Amino acid sequence: MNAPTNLTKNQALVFDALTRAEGPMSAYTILDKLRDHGFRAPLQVYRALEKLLELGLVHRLESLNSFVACSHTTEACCRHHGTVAFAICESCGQVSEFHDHAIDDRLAHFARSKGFKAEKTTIELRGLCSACAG
Amino acid sequence: MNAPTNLTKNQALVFDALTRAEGPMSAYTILDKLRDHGFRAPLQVYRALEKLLELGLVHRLESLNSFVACSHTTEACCRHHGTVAFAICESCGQVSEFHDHAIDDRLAHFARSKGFKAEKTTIELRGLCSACAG
DNA sequence: AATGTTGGTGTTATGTTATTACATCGGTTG
DNA sequence: CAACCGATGTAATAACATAACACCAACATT
Ligand SMILES: [Zn+2]
Ligand SMILES: [Zn+2]
Ligand SMILES: [Zn+2]
Ligand SMILES: [Zn+2]
Repeated sequence: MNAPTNLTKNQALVFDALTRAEGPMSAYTILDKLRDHGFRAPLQVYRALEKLLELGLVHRLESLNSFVACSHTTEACCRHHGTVAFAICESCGQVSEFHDHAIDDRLAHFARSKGFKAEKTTIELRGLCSACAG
Repeated sequence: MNAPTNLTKNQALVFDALTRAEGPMSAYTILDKLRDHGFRAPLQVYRALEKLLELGLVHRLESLNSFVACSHTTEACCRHHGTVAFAICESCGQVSEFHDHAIDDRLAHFARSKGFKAEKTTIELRGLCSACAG
């Protein structure tokens, strides 16, 4: 996902920090990285993250209480951003983002069968990446 | 999942509290419920939860920082407890636990294709249950 | 019996993550 | 101008989780 031009200064700073980082970062880690740029309080980070999450530029990893820049590109198989899954390496911290239509279908099927209206779906695999598993 | 007999007192108290509750509870909510039974500190709850999670009697909901008693029964379609998914109602707090072999297969397929060794999988749907969606 | 080991417990303190409350500032609109 | 809206700055606090240390009971080894 490309960085849009209509971000505010704080939003752009947080987005840049996440984009530069090789892995996920907690809000407080982001705060520390941005102290030199004038950040003083957690709320500055959380407010920027809230907007970036809305825009789909950033994802929250629930199982880590951390955030990653979206790795989607316009060349991806589809622009649909409804359900994204993450594979998180416990050893090196690397995160790979993917999506799978078959999983989407199964979850939609479950929701329909139960009358459940899903607003947000979290799918996270914790384990070892190929490099770390050996 | 039936309550085994080999739980310690604290583990049994936490398990009972979760079983009685109609929805998920945070560790601190559990602590408050068990003050009358002698609980004084968060660690008493977290240590019991750690064991109950190991035993598969309790699940952690990552997107809520909360815990629920497992709703599996021996009559369920399978005893396999590898991957469980949750549908969580934002309105009434009700949680329904389910599993889906097709999803398991797709995730296993992804993992194999990437050489990723998954240790734990989190699948959580946030939304509105049929009763609350109207 | 004495010893060592293991696993659970109790307590205090601390670390980490997230939000509430309130004041301010700048641009837009009527 | 005045009203409004979105973003910002700051301090304080709430909510979630773990570290460190001491104690004890159960059990195995000697
Ligand atoms: Zn993405
Ligand atoms: Zn790795
Ligand atoms: Zn279960
Ligand atoms: Zn509901």
